[in-house]
Amino acid sequence: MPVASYSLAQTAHGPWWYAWTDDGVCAAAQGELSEGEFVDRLDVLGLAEARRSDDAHPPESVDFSAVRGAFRRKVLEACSRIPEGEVRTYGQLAAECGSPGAARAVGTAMAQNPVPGRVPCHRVVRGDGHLGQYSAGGSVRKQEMLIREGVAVDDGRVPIGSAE
DNA sequence: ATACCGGCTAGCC
DNA sequence: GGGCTAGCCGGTA
Repeated sequence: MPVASYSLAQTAHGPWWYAWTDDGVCAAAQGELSEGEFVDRLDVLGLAEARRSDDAHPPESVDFSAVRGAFRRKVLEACSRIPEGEVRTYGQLAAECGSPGAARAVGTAMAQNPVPGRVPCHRVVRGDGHLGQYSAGGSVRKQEMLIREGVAVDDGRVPIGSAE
């Protein structure tokens, strides 16, 4: 495991912690966390040698190598292609990855997302339009992020194709 | 192999 | 709409 750098970067959703290596961004967390808390997380990921970098920008690429399971990596990659201002359902993502019906498995893949924010798992919602869970800050934060991106969230719900 | 788990869904009140 | 239940699937112990 190479030495990682990390910084508190300004994003469209406010300050977020990012950690990266030459292989790409490998960890992220909301900026409300203290530096110590984020570094502790890096420790858990085996990035104990991470050092603070104040000027460097995190790379564009994302490192999914720590994600267990080919299906989960595939799902996260598909998720990263969801445009800002749009949403997909867990089921749609499952179908796109060749496993229609694996909506629940997609949910667990989202929960394994090493770089929330960068891989926009907040844009994945339930089939009935309810927002669903968000492990990187809860459904409340999920809603805030979607609204900030211009998604119409009404009464904790988002418009989905058929329904409305 | 086998049992259990989780950011889900579909069907039925 | 809400609440509940039983299926569902990939992954892990």
